[in-house]
Amino acid sequence: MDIRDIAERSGYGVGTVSRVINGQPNVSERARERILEVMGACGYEPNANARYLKMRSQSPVAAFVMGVGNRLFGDVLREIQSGLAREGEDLSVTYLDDDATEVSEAVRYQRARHPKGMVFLGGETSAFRDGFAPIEVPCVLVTSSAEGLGFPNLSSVTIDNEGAAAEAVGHLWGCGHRRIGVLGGSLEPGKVAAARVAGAARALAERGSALDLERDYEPCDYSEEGGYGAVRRLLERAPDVTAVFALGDVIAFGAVRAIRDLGRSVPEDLSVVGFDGTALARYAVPRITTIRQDTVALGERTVALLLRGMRGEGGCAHELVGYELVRQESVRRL
Amino acid sequence: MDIRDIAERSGYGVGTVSRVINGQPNVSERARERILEVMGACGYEPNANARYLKMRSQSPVAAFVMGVGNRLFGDVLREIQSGLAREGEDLSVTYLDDDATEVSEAVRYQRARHPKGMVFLGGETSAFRDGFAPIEVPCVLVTSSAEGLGFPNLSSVTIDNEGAAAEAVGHLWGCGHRRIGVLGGSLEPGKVAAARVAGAARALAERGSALDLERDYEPCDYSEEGGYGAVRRLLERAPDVTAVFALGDVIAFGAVRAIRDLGRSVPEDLSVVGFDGTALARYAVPRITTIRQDTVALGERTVALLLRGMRGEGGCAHELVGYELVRQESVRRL
DNA sequence: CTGAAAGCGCTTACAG
DNA sequence: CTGAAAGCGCTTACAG
Repeated sequence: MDIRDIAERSGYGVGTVSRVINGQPNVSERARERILEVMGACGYEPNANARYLKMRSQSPVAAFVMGVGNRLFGDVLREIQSGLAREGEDLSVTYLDDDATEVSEAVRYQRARHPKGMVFLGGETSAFRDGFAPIEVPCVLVTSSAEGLGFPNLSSVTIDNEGAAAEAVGHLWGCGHRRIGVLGGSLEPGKVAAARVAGAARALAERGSALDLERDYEPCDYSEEGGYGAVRRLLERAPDVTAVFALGDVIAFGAVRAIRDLGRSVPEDLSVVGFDGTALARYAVPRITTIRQDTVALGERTVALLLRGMRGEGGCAHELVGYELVRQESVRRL
Repeated sequence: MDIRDIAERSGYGVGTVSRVINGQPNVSERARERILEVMGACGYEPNANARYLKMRSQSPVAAFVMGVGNRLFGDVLREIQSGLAREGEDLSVTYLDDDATEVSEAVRYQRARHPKGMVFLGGETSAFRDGFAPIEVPCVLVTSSAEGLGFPNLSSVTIDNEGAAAEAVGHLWGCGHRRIGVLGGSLEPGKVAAARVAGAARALAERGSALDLERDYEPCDYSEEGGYGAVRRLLERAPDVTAVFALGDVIAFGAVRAIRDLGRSVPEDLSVVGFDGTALARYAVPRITTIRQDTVALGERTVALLLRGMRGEGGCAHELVGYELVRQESVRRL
């Protein structure tokens, strides 16, 4: 069942059938109806490989997701997928290991598949600076900023990570905490953690204190296990912290578990703030105070910027979407 | 940069270059080396759309995942993706809404893309019975069984859901619980929940008791929110239950939260058992006793069965992989 | 072992 | 408004 069968059965040529498939003008109403009818009756679906081969070789939008366990990315992905679906665009998702380099994967993918566009969930700014040049299709980096990198086909959508982190730490300060530990990510410049740690440091500095990175910061990856180990290392080194700010809900969740295992409790003995605002924080015992990222806006803006690029409507943009400190049960007022 | 460029620069024909790309025999060692060298120097990557168009129109293996928030599926997906990668196969993931029908999506996808194979994470047996017939590529249903459906190209890999549920409920019984509620899923035949509820009923029956579906079972979807609402409805109707068996960790997690909000505690006032053995259960406060599904085996066997189908090595199979009751902190001995 | 040629199923100028 | 033809970048018999 291919386009020639449809042409034959409808009594038109393949060119006309193709125009109908693609909703192009210059087809009589009569022809359109007849062809649609035949296509429906045959359950015909055009061969995507052949289409993509001809249409300057484009396959569907590709999304690259760093890590599989991140609930935030799952939430955003759902938005992106449904937004794209409304425009008739498919989305093909590829998960990357934490140690895979998103950009070189994308370069390889572009050469082999020529996607219409690409989306990166959780990429690292510095990797883009170094490796993005060969990429020509419209791209959007989500949850990190690509501002200042100067690639005309790379947009980004993120919250103000530094501001959000500053607000989280400011909240702890306002509750009387003076010695605050920070958990998670890595300080390599260009990683999103760097912006958040900078925000934490700024919040302390503005209040006449300072973040002692050597002592009060403990990196780890974005997983329960990461948070579990990190808070233990931190507390061993800095037993006087009264609060920890985890750079992800999943880290906070692991940290709460570890604190309990140390025979201490949250928030009575130690306060915890997370980041992301996922269901994990909302349903944990205790509910975790966190920075909620607006996942709906993150997804919507990503789709809008991507479509703009795919339609050649020019220019990239770097947008900020909202966040909100959600006060729950894991912070104690001292 | 296409295959003709490589042919020209290496001094061979496109046929020979193609044979090198595909690792076929009948190429001299000299030609192979030279062509590989040129390809490397040019950073050439064959156009996947053109390849797939020729090779009986096959695009990469497609995975359909029901819902985005399911950690179990994320864990299995990671295994499948890395197993496939070892064989040089890509994986393209599509998330489906809970209300989307996996099989009709797959039928449409097959017609448009002609994937080499398809994997379903969390599909529903009855949907396959009714709609799978048009599908011709090798497929594997994961976490549900397709045994007895009689499709020669549909394998399945799952744990013994009924047995696992029986063991979970048996454990509660052994701890002295007599009135046990069951939370989650839907009883429509062919859904995985039906097998688990059947296991729960069997466990009670074997002990001279019975599961009163009307009173002691409360369906909900696989989410924290689902579990949160379901346990409240259950407790209102059956305030004398001393334990609940949730058909997913995420449901158990939501239920624990709801129980706390009702001013009761786990496991002192109410015991909870989950299902899946995800990080959620492992790090929750309290840690949730659960049935751990062997996600590594689930992924490995899926890849093995899929490759067997893709290589035409005949036959489908329906395999069971292991599970294990993980006793943690959410069950109290009465 | 190698190359020239046909063809996978489409889209898109180009004529009409 | 419509059709015939070229061509997207590959693979695969078929000759040699």
